[in-house]
Amino acid sequence: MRPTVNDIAREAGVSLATVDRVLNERPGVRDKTIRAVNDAIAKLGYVRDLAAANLARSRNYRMAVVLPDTESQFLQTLEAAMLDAGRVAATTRMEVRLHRFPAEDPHALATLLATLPGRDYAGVALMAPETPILRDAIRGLRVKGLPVVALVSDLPSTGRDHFSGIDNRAAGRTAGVLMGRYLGAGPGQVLVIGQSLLARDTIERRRGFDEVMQRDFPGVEALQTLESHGSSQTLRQIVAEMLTNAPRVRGIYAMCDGHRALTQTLADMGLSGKLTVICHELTPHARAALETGEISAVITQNLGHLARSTLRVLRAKADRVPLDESQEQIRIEIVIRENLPLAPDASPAAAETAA
Amino acid sequence: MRPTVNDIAREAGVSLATVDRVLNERPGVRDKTIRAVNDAIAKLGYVRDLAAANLARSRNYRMAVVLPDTESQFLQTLEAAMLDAGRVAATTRMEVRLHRFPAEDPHALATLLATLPGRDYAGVALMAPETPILRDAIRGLRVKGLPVVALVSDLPSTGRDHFSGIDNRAAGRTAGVLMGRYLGAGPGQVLVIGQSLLARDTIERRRGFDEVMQRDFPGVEALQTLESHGSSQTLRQIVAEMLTNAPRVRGIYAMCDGHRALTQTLADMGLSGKLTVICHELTPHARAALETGEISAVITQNLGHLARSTLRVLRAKADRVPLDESQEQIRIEIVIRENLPLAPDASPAAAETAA
DNA sequence: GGAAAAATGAGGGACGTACCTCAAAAACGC
DNA sequence: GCGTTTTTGAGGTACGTCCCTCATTTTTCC
Repeated sequence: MRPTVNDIAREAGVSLATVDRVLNERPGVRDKTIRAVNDAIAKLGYVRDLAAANLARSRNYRMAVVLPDTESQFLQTLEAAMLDAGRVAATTRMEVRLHRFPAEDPHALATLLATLPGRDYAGVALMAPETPILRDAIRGLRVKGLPVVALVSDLPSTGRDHFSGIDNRAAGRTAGVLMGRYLGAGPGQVLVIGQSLLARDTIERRRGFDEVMQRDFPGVEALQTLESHGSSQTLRQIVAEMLTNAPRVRGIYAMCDGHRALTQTLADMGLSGKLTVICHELTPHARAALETGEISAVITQNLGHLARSTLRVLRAKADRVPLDESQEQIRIEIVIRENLPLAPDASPAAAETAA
Repeated sequence: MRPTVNDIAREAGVSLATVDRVLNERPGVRDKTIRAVNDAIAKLGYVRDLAAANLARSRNYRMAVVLPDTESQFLQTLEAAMLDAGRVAATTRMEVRLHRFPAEDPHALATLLATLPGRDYAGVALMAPETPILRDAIRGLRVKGLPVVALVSDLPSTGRDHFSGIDNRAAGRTAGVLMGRYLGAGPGQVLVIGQSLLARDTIERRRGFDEVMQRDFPGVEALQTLESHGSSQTLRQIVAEMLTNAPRVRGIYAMCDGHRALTQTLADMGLSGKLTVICHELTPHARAALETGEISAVITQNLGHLARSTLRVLRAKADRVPLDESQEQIRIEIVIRENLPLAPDASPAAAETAA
């Protein structure tokens, strides 16, 4: 049916060994012979059976997934999605190992990364803030031949091989349009909440949001970003304070995780469903809040896709094979109550008994 | 490293042949032995190497994709996406063959389907209207062991194995919410356009749309569905007529393809960008119209995902293996100018040279 | 307890590729 | 044209699984 290396050898009038040398770019073949083999390949439309090749090579792909040890629902979901994707990918000689690092300690992260090449890894996926130390650490990995994929928040200055995530500025713009439309014509103020102004994704979202608000909804005033610093305590305080003092606030844009504290605060103040609340990441709590109407819309990325895409990219990079870019682009999804997907983002693998 | 069938045999204290019998559900093994083997599998965390398995089986998966011969941009994009997914899947012993049938001839379709089992197919993906003849034809396929997946428009009464597509009622609800929000508080009328009231997807979208409009936006009146019957000529006429006679129309909900005729008509009447236009399917023209503001929002499904998912499902069904449901759920995507994905839905495969 | 039936073991060939060795052939340098 | 180097051929083993056959053991049933 499909041509094999044997067919090529016959077609090119050379031996199997020579075809093999050409295919795997081993030395000791004349240019003329190489050309003959390649012609035969082209003529027969040969496509190497990657599965068989990997089997013969007994190639294994052990991938490191490195995440901050912050305990947010988002990170939990991401971790679950990565492990889940790893479980499925296990049938194709892939193994996913998770590592956590102290969120505020770039040195610890660098130390961790430095140990990876010695541990038979084929690639690294990493979610971390961009620091100079990290830049060097990533360069070190790449020198040793380990592809590095930035997860969720991009690390453009580090020379990572790929970024798995959404265009956060566009995500901010999307949030802006929805906010403007939902608020309608009238004037008003919008509260903007972020975890920290150091994270690249937060900055970009804010920038995109402002772009749209200024351009399309000049009547709406977006207030200065309130920083929660990852503490729900802080979040509650600042939100409560702002809402008491600023009666013209009609909408809230939450650029980060921490929906529970936010909706709780609103509930405490009797404001549930009275404001337009737009936030990011479809965590279990966000799903629930969408259903009750406490949150109007969620801008999100499909973490299941993100995880699978990341593993595919790492594998392609490890094999030095070109990617199918269109498949690896993560969409900016808009979720409202009406198009809420049924199953959670990352569900337990259907069945491990690969029967 | 990773456990193999041999490790399991040793661990369970049985021979390789018995492990094989258990793994492949061949008869002639006592329950007790089966349990022993499964225990060993669980204990060692064995995961079958699918690549090796398929290699050994030298199983080929030839899949038929059957589409109506209507020439819409949507169908072109779908076709391209399916072929593209097939090209990528070729590395995993999959082959995709396309078939078209005359859209208005259910008998021709039935005849076509009847020929498939004789042609070494492993599965069928089908987009077609639901007719009694089709029901019998699909039953015939399934009797012969061919899994059938309904594409885009569901065929629940035919006993198809799976439906690849979105929940069209929820999609209609989503369109409704956006329309209501975009129109704002004031009263108004909405024009609703569909290709044909016979197609299941159109009916469901309309129902979902009405549900939301009546519940959440009682001030807005959704007019009766105008049917274009696939003719852009007709579409132009009815839209022009309606818009001239109904000055209170502030929005248009187009439940089907045919964006070009619609935006053209609006442009001719000097109404570009003055109405809220929401339609389905992110075709190249819809992308352009989103960018210029002629269309406000598009409800769509990612045809690349749809195609890949369909092939995965067909393969899983052919292998009688459970699916990862969460991966196969097609999202209802909301696309506005701000979250327009960069690349087209289906791009040519990056490179076939699986180097 | 003996015959029949069921369960299990042992072994081998196949799938398509990688990678190794050793020998043979061809090309090269002078 | 001889020796040297380079190129090519032939053949084997391995990867992990499937699937087949035939022999042997165990169980079942009367």
